[in-house]
Amino acid sequence: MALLGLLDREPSHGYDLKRDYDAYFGRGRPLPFSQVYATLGRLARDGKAVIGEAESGAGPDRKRYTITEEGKSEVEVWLAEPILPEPHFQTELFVKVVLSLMLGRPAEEYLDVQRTAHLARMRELTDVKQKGGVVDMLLADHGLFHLEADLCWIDLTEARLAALAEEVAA
Amino acid sequence: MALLGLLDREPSHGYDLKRDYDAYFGRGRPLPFSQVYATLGRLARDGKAVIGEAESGAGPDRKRYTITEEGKSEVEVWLAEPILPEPHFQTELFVKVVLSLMLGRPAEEYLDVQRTAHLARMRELTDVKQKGGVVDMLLADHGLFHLEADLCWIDLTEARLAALAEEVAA
DNA sequence: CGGAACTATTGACTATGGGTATACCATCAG
DNA sequence: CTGATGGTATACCCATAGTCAATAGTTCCG
Repeated sequence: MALLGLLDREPSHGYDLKRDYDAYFGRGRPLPFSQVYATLGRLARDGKAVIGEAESGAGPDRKRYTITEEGKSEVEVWLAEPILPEPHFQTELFVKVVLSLMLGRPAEEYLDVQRTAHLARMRELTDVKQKGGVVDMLLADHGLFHLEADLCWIDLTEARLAALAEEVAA
Repeated sequence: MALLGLLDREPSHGYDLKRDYDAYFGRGRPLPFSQVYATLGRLARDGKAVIGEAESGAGPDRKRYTITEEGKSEVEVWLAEPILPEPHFQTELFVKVVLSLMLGRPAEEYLDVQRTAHLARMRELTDVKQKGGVVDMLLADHGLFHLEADLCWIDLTEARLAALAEEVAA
């Protein structure tokens, strides 16, 4: 959807889309080219975009991808809809705690280690916030809020370890 | 890793592992059998588990899977290590906001819709908390903390929309 | 002129997720 | 006896994620 959204700005080449994606959304996780073209191929297959003829200008051949009406309305709908808020009810943190208890490992130690790791990451994000623009700041804050949420949960879980141990022992 | 962890309790059949996984970690997302057996196959392939002979007792044949020493130490390491805290620096929320701005859609409205959806989900989770055991409570609280984190971020982002719009317009 | 580095796309391959269908046996309700 | 339900496992199938390498023209530097 992010690629389709970028394509909704104007017809573009795969190469440019990848650049823009990386610039705005990649943040240390650039898309591989192969994935970009694979995705564009799927979008075309599904009628969300059309692939233009190969244009041989200056440089190697390039193809211009254009969003279709169907694609546009899909973006429209996607932007109007909220994301599904936390429907999963699952978390690796929780799995580790429960397995620690089941296997007789010290779950409390694990939680302490995790707290330390979170605090370290929070310091990193705080640094990033200092020297970036608005984008970096917002992303860092998102991370910080969620790390703080995890810290709260870790404290709560530590307080309830005994009760939890009882429930998973059964 | 969750399956391998469950297998670390005692040698078991795929069927039982699936049941236990669903009971403890599935929470409305039961694993398909095909995935369980595929995963066990991979674990065996990678030397983390061994597949016993087919035992034909009462009922259809069943195979007992046993964790290996290598598997055990992998679980050990995994349990001792903290999870990577928020390394991604990416979020669908952010993508939607940025694309809204790029495409000239009302990003503020989107944020409002999202806030409403989050609040609704928070009420659901609060309900779940009331009537479940410790497990449900902890999972619900995890969700609640993170939803609250998102709400904070939504407010912050709304306050910075103008600055963000400027940065992504360039 | 030779070689980086950039623009631009494709192909082949692996892994994982998830669905459907099927087999086979047992038990219990009717 | 028949058929439904539950236990147990496998075989296919398809889609997406992700990796790596190949190809091929361009520009620019020394």
